[in-house]
Amino acid sequence: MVARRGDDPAGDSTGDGVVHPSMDDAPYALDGDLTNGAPLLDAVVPAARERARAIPEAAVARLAVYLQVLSEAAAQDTAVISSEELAAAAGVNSAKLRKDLSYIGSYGTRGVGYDVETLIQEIGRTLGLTRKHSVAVVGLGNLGHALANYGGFPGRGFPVSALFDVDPDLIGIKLGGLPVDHIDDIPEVCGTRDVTVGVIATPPGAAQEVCDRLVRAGVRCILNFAPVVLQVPDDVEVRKVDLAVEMQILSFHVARRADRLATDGDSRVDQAVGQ
Amino acid sequence: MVARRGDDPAGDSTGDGVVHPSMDDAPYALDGDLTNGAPLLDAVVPAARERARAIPEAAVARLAVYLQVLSEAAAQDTAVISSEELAAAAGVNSAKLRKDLSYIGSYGTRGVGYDVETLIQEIGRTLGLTRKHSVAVVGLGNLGHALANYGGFPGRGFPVSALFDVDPDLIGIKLGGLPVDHIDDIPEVCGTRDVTVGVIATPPGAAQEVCDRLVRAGVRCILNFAPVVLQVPDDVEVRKVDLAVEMQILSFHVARRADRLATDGDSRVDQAVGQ
DNA sequence: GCCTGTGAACGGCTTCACAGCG
DNA sequence: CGCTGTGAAGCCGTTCACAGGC
Repeated sequence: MVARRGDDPAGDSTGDGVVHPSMDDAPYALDGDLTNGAPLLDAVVPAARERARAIPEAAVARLAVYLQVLSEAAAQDTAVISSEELAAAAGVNSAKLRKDLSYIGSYGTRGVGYDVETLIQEIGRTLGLTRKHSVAVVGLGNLGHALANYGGFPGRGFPVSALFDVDPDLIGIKLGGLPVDHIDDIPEVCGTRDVTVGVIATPPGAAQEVCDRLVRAGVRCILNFAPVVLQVPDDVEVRKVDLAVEMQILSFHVARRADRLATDGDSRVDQAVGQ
Repeated sequence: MVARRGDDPAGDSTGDGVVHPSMDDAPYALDGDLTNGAPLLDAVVPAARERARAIPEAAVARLAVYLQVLSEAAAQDTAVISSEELAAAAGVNSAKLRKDLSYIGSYGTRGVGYDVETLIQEIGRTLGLTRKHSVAVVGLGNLGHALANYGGFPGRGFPVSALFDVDPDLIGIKLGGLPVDHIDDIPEVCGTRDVTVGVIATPPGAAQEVCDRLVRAGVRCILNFAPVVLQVPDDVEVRKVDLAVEMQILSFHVARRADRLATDGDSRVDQAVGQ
């Protein structure tokens, strides 16, 4: 779920994406097309990461899931996996999985399957996990505490390196080995620790203000847990995780299910969905 | 993000959301989202609540967001709001907003706008918020604690009415006024307290087991915070909120942005995306 | 005149089905 | 013969643009 000025949220979210989740605007072209004829690059640039050539947003979200499943597989010493197996474990159908993987290149072996380690490498590269991303958590209530204590987000590579709040009782103490700073220090601290991702876990009323500060400090990616739609410049990426929204979406499905049972007093069985 | 057997996540994430995302599926927003479980049917059925007539999953996620914004507006005594205003506040364009609202009926006044209270009512009805949903939280680590202490999820209507864990040190003590029960008691407790939504905040290794127990206890809606793809029967709705996935999606965008700057060594300014 | 509601056009994502290769 | 990789078809959601009321 990306929410940017004049655009859309959820997505889903997701699920989205959320999204949650999810699900929003234009795909991501390396561009370099349109404007110029474009046969160029590749050849010239060191084998120019031809990767990242227009991967649909929805596919990106799934790639992250595949990565998770592949890590599990690797932990169990599975060296090779077929599209069918991986798809089942990730909860998608195999055609979609193969299509998704094809966006990042051809790393499978026909008649055999995919090498787990290779896929992990390539998906990681595509998702930009080769660089480390410093994370700042702002707002240390219940949720903020939980996030801070994750101590380096699950799926390593996202070390939390700064904590902020306004509560004088919190400033200066350490949480998970990190000192808590006042949000007035966001510019300085974010600068010196090279923070690239901001996580907002403040009460709703403070979220926009905090967001503005982060943006002013140069943070261009924000994960927002506050139940507020943040207004940001076009070059800032926001993803929103909203528990109330998630619950309401579930609620909708409960209601729909109930309606169905009520109205379908007749024969027809729910043969819905099934890929 | 809806994930069901043989279907897709993110979501939004969401799509997300979720959700999603996306996020979805998903995504978180998270996910991405997406995945419309509602196929054809209806039609024949009497004239039955013609509402719930195939509302796109993505639209459902956004309706929840509109509801949030509308509540804020109501709190500030705004009685009427135009599609343009509401859209701006929700971060979508007005055409999409009007289309979304049209799915639930015609509650606006041409030349004027929408009555805030009426919209709140109708969206709430559509999302099934007229019924109360009892929530059970399983797994009381950092995140679970945070969720339990929310004490009735934000956006009222989702009272947490049961807590479960396996840690003997936790069983029996009270958190936010609720006693912690052992997960062996899930069937009984969920039954007597009429739990309709299960929230899984356990370590990844325990998630599937806990999920199976909830499902066996009759819970048909699950919000999963564990970084695992749950396998469930077709009639169970799962939404996944995965912090690692959200971070990785953000990471992808950071990387893409960096690539752009690197390859666009020339003139062309980033005029991308735009609402 | 203004703003809502909506059919139709558009575009992106998913699904299909098979060609291609090991 | 099996499984990947992918053009093409189909579907679904978004955007457009204007008809319809107030």
